[in-house]
Amino acid sequence: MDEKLTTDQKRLARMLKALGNPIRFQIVEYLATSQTCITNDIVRLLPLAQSTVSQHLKVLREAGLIKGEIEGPATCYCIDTDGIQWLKDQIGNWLPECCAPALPKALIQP
Amino acid sequence: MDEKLTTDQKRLARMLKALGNPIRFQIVEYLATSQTCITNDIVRLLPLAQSTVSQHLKVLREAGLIKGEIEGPATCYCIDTDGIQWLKDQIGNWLPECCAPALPKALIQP
DNA sequence: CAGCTTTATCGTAAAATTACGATATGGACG
DNA sequence: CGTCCATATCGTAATTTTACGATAAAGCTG
Repeated sequence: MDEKLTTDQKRLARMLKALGNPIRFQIVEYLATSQTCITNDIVRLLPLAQSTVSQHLKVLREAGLIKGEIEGPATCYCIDTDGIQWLKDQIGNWLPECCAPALPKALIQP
Repeated sequence: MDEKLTTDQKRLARMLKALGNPIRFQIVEYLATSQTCITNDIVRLLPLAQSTVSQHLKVLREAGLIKGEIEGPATCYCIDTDGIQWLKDQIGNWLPECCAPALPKALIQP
């Protein structure tokens, strides 16, 4: 217990913290559905100032949940597939002592 | 986007937020390994005041991640298996648009 | 080049979280 | 009953997070 968290655990906690904010959670969900990587649209859709949204995007970026790419005058954000996948794997194998991993639906009802 | 989060999404975000704090993350991991539900031990192992630990336990309890049961003069905390399982299921099926759920190890190498 | 659009960053105010000590409650035990 | 032990809660200080406006950078377009 007194031993520090591992690098992976710290990364995981960072991701969870980033997603724990409802606004950021919404942003990630939105980016996941709108395949096209929108950026200023997010600002328009949220009741927040542009600078605030930009900060949230930064948090998500630094947590490895989304990726930003400068595209002309704008910036194009999209889901960081690898990061999300890593998170899902981590949670899937988390606490095996107490909870077995759930079967993917596809395997339950092929 | 402007539509509010669903009840489930709010519950999920609440859990993620609770786990996003490294101290609370540690507590959950500790409770998962120490099958016996300890309570004051956590206080002794963490470099925090008893009242602070009690507060963290409250947050975890209200997020549905752990359960507390009064046992004589002490309180016995343990993992809320249902809650953790729910969380894992949610994350496992999260954002199916962008990431397929990972196969449990048991199915990859039976 | 000048003006427009889109973003990021900075400084700062407001709000929330985190931590502590003090205090109250309630069970065990002499 | 009085004392100890374990916990929860309250009030409050310190820290962090969240939000905003202002400003700067960088790329289009006329």
